[in-house]
Amino acid sequence: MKMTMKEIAKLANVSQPTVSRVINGNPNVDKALAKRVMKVIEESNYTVNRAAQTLKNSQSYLIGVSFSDLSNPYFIEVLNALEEATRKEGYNIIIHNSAFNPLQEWQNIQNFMSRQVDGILMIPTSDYNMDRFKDLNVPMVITTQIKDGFDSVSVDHDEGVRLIADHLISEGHRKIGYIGPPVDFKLDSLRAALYDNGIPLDESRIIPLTSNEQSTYAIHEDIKNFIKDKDSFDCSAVFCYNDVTALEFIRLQDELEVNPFAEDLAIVGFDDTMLSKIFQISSVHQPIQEMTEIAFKLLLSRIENPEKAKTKIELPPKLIVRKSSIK
Amino acid sequence: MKMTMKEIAKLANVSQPTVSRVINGNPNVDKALAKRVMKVIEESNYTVNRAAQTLKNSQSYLIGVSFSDLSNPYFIEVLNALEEATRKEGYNIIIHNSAFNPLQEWQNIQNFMSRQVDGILMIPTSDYNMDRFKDLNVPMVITTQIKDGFDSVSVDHDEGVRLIADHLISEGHRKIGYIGPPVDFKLDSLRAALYDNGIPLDESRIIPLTSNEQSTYAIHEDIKNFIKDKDSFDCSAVFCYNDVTALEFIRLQDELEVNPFAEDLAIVGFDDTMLSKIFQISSVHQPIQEMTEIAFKLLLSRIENPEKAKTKIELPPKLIVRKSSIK
DNA sequence: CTGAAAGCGCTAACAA
DNA sequence: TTGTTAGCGCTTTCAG
Repeated sequence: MKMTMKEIAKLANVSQPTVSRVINGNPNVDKALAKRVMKVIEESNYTVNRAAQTLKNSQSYLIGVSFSDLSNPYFIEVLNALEEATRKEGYNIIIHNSAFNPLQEWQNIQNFMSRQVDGILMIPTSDYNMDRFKDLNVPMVITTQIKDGFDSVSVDHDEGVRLIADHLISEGHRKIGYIGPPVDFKLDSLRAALYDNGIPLDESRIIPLTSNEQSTYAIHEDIKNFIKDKDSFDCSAVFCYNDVTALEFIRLQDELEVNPFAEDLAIVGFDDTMLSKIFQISSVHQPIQEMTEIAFKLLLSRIENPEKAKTKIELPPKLIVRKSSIK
Repeated sequence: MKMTMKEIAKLANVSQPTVSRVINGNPNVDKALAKRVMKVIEESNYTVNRAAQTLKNSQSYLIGVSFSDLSNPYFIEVLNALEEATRKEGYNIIIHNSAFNPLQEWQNIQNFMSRQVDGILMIPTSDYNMDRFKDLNVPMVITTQIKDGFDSVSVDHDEGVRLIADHLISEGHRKIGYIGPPVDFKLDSLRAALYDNGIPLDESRIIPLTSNEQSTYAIHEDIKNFIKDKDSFDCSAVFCYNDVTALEFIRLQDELEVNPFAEDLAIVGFDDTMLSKIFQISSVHQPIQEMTEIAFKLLLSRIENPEKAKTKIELPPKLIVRKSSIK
């Protein structure tokens, strides 16, 4: 049987608003009376009805979190950090996975709106919905990516890629390839970094991942398709745009009957997830906990002050060098 | 500016309850009028206020999901499947991580209650709160474990362990060890299975994980502590109670200066997560998607009919044999 | 077929 | 210090 303030009030012989005052720690309540009410509450397993509070206060203490993908272990670490950070501030998270589907993503946002969330933390699938996000009437912070015109928090991807380029070059590599989406910010960074070092990226060294559903299966297939009929691939090092890809690439090589890649191919990933730690893959570390907390705090400050100018925060990356890229 | 039915009503020149009827597809509304109202709604980015609905209907379409641990990739797969299953039925999930802390777990449950969740999906940290769970006034289904007196859905762990025992024995192993908590259902199963095969488990072959916080770091330390001063460990095969442990065990051996374990030690894990797939570790597969859907459906049926007798569902496990346990 | 009225559980302004 | 009253946005009788 679910208790309400009204029933507590009856049991304690006070009015219902008095119960409300006691629960909310209003100081203008007689001590003895407050104690009596508290006693009744404790004996009754009453919990406040947050739906009623939400309706009354137009504030839900609910944050909607939209993930682009819940199969990449990287996002799990984000979720883990987020659950803790929000809980400590009295917020709850309601989560959705868009699974790289922008239509799904938009529906999820609508759902968040109807749930009266106070704010949305967004890990976007793509730029597809960005315009719609602009005139949402609820605060939104984008994280793991930087987007113009939005509050956004991310590691500095460009700098991360430069760290990789510098590392590979200092290891003596000149023939550096890339595996990832053919249109991608990190690929642009790689191009720029290599160009700046006088060894422009050869477009033939790009192994494109074109499937939209970025399942590990799709990664496998995309790479296989690319190297089909090739019996050599002129690279001494490859940058994989994330750890999952790096790992799938390594696994694929074990399966290949004809392996067009160099025996001692250097491989670098991105995100420094448990995958790269376990597999000794060099990778760019992201300060996930810090990033998540900053994103959440930024969202809170935005909830308090919707008019503040948009903030972009880029955190410094760190390259963790492991066996996969040293001789 | 957040729209309400009242405002839609004014714009469409009807009463507010009529707007409600149109939105909820009540058939007793004049077609033309309904069309007019729909048009206004579409032009206005109105979304229904679920907090108000929850208050009015005493039903939130919210499911609380409590995880014992969000760092084990196994639970991520559960979460992924759950998000999809619940969304398709019009439910939202609000999640909490107990991080193996029963006190935190109980607080999380209280929080779920105040959020007016329709039901709770529970992955328990321990038996600590079970009594409290019994007289919760909201439906609860326990998953990934079977518990007496509760609706629960899980893979048949006992059968899974028997598959492992049979496999190892048929591979010729007689000296079989265990790594995991020293008080554990799977350990009991192993004892029974080996006993039934006439090769009782030697208690000296149990490497106990005793730290309560089951971080990978703790696993490392526990194993290290155990083998300290030992220069041999009389086992030809080891069953690790989950994949994370199996993997940590394998990694640890790489680090050891003195490795007391046999060169060709067979290793088997449990859960068949991405870790065992990637690392070619034999493991017991859990049909996570199926299990999750069944648990959720069971919860829904319990929400509809709270009086039904408790149901325990054990799904058949499947042993996936990989390189780690064959010669 | 449509509107008026009540009430879900809570908070806050006001009165006493 | 406490109680009375109103109202958040919605659904559901009940009249008309």
